[in-house]
Amino acid sequence: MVLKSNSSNSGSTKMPTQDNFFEHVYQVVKQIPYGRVTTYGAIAEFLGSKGSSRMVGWALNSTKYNLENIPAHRVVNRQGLLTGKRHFGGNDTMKNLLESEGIKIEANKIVHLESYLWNPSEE
DNA sequence: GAGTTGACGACTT
DNA sequence: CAAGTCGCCAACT
Repeated sequence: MVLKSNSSNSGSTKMPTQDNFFEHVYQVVKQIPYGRVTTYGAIAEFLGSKGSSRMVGWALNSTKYNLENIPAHRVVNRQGLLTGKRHFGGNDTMKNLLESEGIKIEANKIVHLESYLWNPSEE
């Protein structure tokens, strides 16, 4: 799961103090300012796992299980494509949210992504 | 412990 | 220009 499977508790050895990776991603995403977006790659790089943007997407996936104020809709891929929209129910929820923030979307893609791009280090 | 999956990214065919 | 392939790294089965 994404949901914690019990059984596993290994008992020990490592208890995650708190899922670092995920928590880290959450915090970064939560800090994305209104009207701004960021990319998986940027976050991955910021986390130090540069190149493993997949992990970011993975972490984001848990986002919905965590239900928090995580604006996952502000995270898009390198092309500014709303790849994650399918995880929002397959509707245009994501697009709507972004547009309501003043971001222009065209063909499920952010227009002038560079203009909206936000750097985690700016946080 | 090994194999599959994944909201990506960049390169190659 | 579109589709396929490899690479990253961590979690899940």
